[in-house]
Amino acid sequence: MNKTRTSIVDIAHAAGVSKSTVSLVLQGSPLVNEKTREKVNALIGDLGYVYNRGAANLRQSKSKIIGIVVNDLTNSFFAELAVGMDMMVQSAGYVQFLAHSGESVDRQREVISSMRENGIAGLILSPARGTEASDIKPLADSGIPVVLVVRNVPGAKVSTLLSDNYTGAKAAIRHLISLGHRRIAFMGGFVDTAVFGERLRGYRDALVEANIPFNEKFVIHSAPSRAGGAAAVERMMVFAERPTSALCLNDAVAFGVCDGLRSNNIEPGKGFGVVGFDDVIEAKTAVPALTTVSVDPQGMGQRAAQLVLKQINAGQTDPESIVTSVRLVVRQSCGAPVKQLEELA
Amino acid sequence: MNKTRTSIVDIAHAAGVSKSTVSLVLQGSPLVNEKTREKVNALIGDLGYVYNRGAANLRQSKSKIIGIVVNDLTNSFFAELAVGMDMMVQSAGYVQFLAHSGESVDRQREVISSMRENGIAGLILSPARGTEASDIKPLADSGIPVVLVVRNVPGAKVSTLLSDNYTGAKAAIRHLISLGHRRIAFMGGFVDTAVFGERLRGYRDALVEANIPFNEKFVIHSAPSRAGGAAAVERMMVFAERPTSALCLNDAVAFGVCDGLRSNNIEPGKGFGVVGFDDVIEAKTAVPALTTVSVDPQGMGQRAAQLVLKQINAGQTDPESIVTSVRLVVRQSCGAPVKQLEELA
DNA sequence: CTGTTAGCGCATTCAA
DNA sequence: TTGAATGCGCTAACAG
Repeated sequence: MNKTRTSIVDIAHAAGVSKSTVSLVLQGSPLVNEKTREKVNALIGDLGYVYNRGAANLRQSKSKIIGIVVNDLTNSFFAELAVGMDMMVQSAGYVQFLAHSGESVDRQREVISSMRENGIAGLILSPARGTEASDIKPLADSGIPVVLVVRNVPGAKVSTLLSDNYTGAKAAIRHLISLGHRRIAFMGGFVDTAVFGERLRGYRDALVEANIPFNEKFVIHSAPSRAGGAAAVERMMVFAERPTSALCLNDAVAFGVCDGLRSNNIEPGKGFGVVGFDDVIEAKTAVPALTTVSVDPQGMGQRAAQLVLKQINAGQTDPESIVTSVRLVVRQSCGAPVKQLEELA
Repeated sequence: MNKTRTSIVDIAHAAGVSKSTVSLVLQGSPLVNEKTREKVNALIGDLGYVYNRGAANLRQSKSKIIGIVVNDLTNSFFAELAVGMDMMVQSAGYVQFLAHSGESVDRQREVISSMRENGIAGLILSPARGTEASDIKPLADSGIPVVLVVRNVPGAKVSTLLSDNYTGAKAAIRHLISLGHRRIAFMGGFVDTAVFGERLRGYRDALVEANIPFNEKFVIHSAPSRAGGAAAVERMMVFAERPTSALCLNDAVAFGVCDGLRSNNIEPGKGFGVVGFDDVIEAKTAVPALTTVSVDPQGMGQRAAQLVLKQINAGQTDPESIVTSVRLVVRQSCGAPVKQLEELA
């Protein structure tokens, strides 16, 4: 009901001490008399005093607020990411401004500037598509640590957390090999993207590592879409010696591959092993019966939060862009996992 | 790089005016000379000045920050809710502290108190299970508007946004009637919960409204679970005159009903109309082929945000608890909708 | 139209 | 061990 919150002077007055003494009590300083401390704490309790962190922030010109802007909270991947960040941020005694950019760079810009005005100590950004280095440069230049997650921003000289496509692809192939597969295809995508290159390299290296010769024919290019996946299967069907499983560029392709298999009367998972990267997460809800290679979003969120916190405490933003990769793991979604080769129909 | 942000005095000095003048420019006050304004704005631009909202907040002892705490951001329903709030909050020029309580009342308490210290102007809370009125009382008493969403907190005298089960059930039954159904069952649940009572009442009233006699036998009690739904179907199968469709207490039951139907060789949607309330949202991703009655989470979030904002502007928190119901709408999820009666097999 | 003065609530020297 | 004085960056009267 009180229009004006009670402040340290109020309780100082009530306790018959000066406000500096109260301030010391609040900070748990050891150099204050035990009896005074108790009296003050008692007053704090029943006067309903609440610490005004804003005033403290102003005085010390630093804050315990972290800005987090996510491009699509609706996407469960990013929601989990946010939850992971939340855990670290809270347990470090910080609070977070969290905003949703909805893939709009304009909105993102507004939100970031608003956060800046509000004095954030650091920013974690999962950039909207089309974000440019200039969008984050002013922040970084003013000494506020910025960490990018999930997506890269070319030219931005800030720490970035991306998934490790190479190792992920390797893990997927090892998984298939461990199940007995030896003729493994790589489906979807074209050579022009970085992601394709990294994943294909992982695919090839894992094969070589297992003494399975790399077969150019088994890399079946197609559009990185559901339709593309189905098309890739059709092209595979004419092979004399067909693969028994495939790693797909992403989950959209993987779903398409399942479509294509079914229309050839092959049951995915049972008749043919399918593993996809978990990129097009929107689709995940539609066809859950798939083995995927994916990053643990909560873990990634936690790492991102740790990174900013570290930089905040070090009082220094990274001088150069540092790309850190997050491990990808093979996960069985609910539904039919890839079977041992011998069990295939 | 600057350790100390440039402030209004800096740009006042550079422009050769006083800081109050700069302040007026910042607020877009009309009572400042056009030329002075331009000069100031120019300086603001190239000195890289950023407004310190924290200082302003301190001075005016009010803020443009809204606290939002959600019990489970991982659940896409709540994520959408948060996005809806985000939209309103941002477009009203506010920023939001958003935290995830993970259904922990302890964590929720910590988070709320932290937000309070940081000077939020209002709070939107989707309470963790077990939240008590005492958890929000201090906040409300200190004059900070609180709005509860999705779940009720008994005894809390604050505005609360809940879904309108009665009208939702009515809408569902009207929908089925409009498709030609006349023998409609109500499946799942027991009489001891409020939700069951409200939905059953809507079911009955909608039937009566359409001059369809209410048939006690068609209310088939069962556990409010997937297994319960399947069991309900089994009990229905022995009826001489079987229903042609059913409204289910929630989506878990609805999925169970689909299970039960299939094991009796009836195709849900085609052979029998199934409508479920969209409660157990976690399950939604698993079996999307269902017609559901549900609240639009983004819309609910927007309404919640509007409510707090209104109360903030009115400078007054609701003296009494006000429960507002959010309309439930019948939605066709992707997949087979309920068919016209004549089309049933 | 613009400058002066006086705090908002707190932390931080420096004395006492 | 505690108190007095000072200022963080800003707004709000009130003068000029």
